[in-house]
Amino acid sequence: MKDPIGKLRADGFRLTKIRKSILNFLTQNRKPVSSSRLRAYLIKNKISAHRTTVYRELLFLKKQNIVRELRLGENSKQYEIMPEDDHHHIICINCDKIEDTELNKHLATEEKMITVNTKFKILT
Amino acid sequence: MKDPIGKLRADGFRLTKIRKSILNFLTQNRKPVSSSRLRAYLIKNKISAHRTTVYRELLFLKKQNIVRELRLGENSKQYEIMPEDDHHHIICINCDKIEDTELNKHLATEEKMITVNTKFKILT
DNA sequence: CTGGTTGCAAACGGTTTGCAAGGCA
DNA sequence: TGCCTTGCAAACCGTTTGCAACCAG
Repeated sequence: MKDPIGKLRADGFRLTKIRKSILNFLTQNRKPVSSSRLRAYLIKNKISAHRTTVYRELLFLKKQNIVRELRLGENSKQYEIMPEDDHHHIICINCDKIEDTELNKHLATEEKMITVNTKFKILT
Repeated sequence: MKDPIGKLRADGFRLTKIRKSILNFLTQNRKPVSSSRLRAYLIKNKISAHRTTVYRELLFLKKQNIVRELRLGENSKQYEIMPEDDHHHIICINCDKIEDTELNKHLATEEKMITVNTKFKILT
């Protein structure tokens, strides 16, 4: 997502302290985060936000196509800024640790063959 | 998993009607299923089992390394017989439809490079 | 001023737990 | 008979919803 702030302003939505902090965090930290982790970050930065508000804000940003929602083996949903490039994560299905990864040409090719017109998770 | 029934018997666990039906279903239908879908199958086959019992049974089979638990974008956990081969699924992250897939050599090789000593999900 | 945004309380849905009753080996 | 297994009720936990108060533009 290139310019979330601009998009929201253009569409007549407000830029509250909470919203700006959330966008700030998500554009910085590019790994998927849960609602509660995100809230923990806000609180640590002296931004008080109710649980419900964080949930609702993430839902809102998802509706605006600014973030996307993932379910990666954890009990809770996770969110990340909508990636523009086709970047990938690898997730350990034991400890759920997430890492970015550079994929080499072979996998990229393979993936194109599998992916017809939608995106897939590939699960071992 | 080769012989779940034999393993359980050897370990001194009981083979109740519910347990046998669940194992039967899971070894037949190799795609991941949720607890509630599994229970629906049992009921359709005249096997009455409480919700709690199905949850507990799946937990039990997981502890015995007979099934594994997955979280594939749905709200509920899903379970499948522990696969022996390195078979794969592709999951549409829009509709959550699951399909098996034969992977060609390139991806298999690539995967080995990424997978050091544990298994990974690869997420687009 | 005013409609988008927030906090609070309560509801919700999937899952887990405690405990007494049931049933395989 | 003994211990694994089951059902029921209630707790749990992440998430959602209704509603009144709040505040950015």
